Amino acid sequence: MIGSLTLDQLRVLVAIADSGSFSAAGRQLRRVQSAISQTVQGLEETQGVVLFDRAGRIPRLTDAGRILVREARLVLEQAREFEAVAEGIASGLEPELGIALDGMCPTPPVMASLQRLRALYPTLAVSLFTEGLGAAERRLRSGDARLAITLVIGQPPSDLQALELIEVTLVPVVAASHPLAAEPAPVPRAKLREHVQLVLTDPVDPSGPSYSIVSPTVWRFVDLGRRLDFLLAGFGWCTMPGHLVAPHIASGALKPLVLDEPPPPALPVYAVFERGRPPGRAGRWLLEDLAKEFASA
Amino acid sequence: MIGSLTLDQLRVLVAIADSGSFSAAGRQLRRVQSAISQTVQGLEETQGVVLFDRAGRIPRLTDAGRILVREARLVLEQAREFEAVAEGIASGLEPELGIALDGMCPTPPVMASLQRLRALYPTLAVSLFTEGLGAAERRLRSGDARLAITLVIGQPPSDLQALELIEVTLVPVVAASHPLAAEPAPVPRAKLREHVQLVLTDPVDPSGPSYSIVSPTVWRFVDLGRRLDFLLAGFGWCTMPGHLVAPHIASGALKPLVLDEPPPPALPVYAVFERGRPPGRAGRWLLEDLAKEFASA
DNA sequence: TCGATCCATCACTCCAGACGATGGATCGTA
DNA sequence: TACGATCCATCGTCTGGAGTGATGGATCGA
Repeated sequence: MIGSLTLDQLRVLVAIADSGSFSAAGRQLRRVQSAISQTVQGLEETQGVVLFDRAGRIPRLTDAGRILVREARLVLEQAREFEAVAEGIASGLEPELGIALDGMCPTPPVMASLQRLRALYPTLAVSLFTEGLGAAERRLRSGDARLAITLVIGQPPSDLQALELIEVTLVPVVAASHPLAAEPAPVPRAKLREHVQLVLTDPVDPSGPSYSIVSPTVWRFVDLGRRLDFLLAGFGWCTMPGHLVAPHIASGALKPLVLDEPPPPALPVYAVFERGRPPGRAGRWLLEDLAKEFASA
Repeated sequence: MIGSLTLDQLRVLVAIADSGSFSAAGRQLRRVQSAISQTVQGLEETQGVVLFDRAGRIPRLTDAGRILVREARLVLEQAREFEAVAEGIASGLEPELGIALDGMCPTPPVMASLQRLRALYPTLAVSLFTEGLGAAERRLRSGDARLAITLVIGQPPSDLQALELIEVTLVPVVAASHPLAAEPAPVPRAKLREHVQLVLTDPVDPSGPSYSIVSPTVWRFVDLGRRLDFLLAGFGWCTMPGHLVAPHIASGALKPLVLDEPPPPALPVYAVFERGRPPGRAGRWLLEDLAKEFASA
């Protein structure tokens, strides 16, 4: 009764529905008609449902049969999905591709590439991790992700292979309502130090390195988006990736600060993977496509 | 290779994943361990994928195995759905319930009842037909619907069983921008006749009966919503179910017309089914619940 | 009326799959 | 270190379920 259902029974059922008769289904499935007949009887018996009306020469689906053919198609579709995933893996595709994406990276080109990845490998299971500072590299080392797309400060560690995708310029900004916004053009470093600086910090290792801290009073944030909220509310100043604040600068909500010193160097965005655990076929394809996508962006 | 997949293989696979070992899965499925072993080997062979890492004493799922267990659960869930639907039908539930809903009926109570129907009979396939004048009865007679909820003008035909749910009051209305809206309070019938009346008509039988036509110039509509658009735009006047125009009257977009004659009689909304083809268990439940719902509304 | 085609039934065959025994490997424990 | 308890793989055996092929009844079209 329960659990006695067979995929073969369902294949026979939809074959009959598609071909129009038991005999035709037999020909389609390369079985004799009596085998089809028996399978249907077995299905009807175990499920306790009459599927066909045998009054005429050709059996017609009953109402119940029509509904259950619909259900059967769903089951078979899901089964085909299973086989498709298995075939993908058998053909050398990685079973799943974990990607760690740093919040500071520009997302539109990544999304464009991922969309193409999805079209090319529809059965691939993708996990996307987008978290705060330091998380991308951690996901890589923990094995959650096979590929990371992240800002790298300084030299990438030697056990990681890094492919530069693009450079992100960092812009010091404040809210238009903040006192610094009213300061005349080249703002000296001493002026900056009078105000709170909003810095990002690694949630797991808060004592870890923090970069380009200027002000003596800092507020630390784990989440880029939350920091942006506080920035917009005028709590302090900070440096932000240009592409993230451009719309707010355009709308007048934020003001870029012109300093009396050379601007901070642009930071490279890398696609990174562990040397000992390179990505599989889909991951390698994504790497190439990301490089192309960012080059043309 | 293709199509050789078996539900039993999937059941074994998830049993191992759930119970933690081949032997435990064997106990769970009441089979000897070697049978489990063989089934797994068969699955791995036909799909060309290594599911378990046999290095240690108890096999660990590989990455591919973990993904495919996930897929297998989906297939089994769909298969259970098939069996649930079959069991519902076997226990006397109708395979599907077609409901024809007239556009003039108040929908909130119907939706409330349908929501409870869905909770009570989650596997029941429901088809909802909502169309224009005359369509509900036609769907009933064609067999598409087993149950109709519709306004009935005059006596219901004797081959249909009708259960009154509620009465709908009809209100003559015009757009506030329409000349009739400026007319002093009791509008005489003669005044009405000077303006276009927007009437509903049966799309299949346009020469069929039309009711309470007053004006010599009428515009005919098949669709209630479209007629409302033209009404709001000030193309003419018509009578509408009170519950449909109440918000527009409240907002001032429409104005009710006070006539110098008795208001048109309220029209009963019936739940209707064919005497020779009464609804099944779910349909009867819905009938009762609709009666209760409308009584309390 | 006849042939073609459809389905149900039945006897027969056959093989996939379950069983049970065996052996090697691993882990925990004494 | 040795022993018992599990775990899995492998193999020979056997059985039940599923496919085959023949037969017969029913229906449809020519």
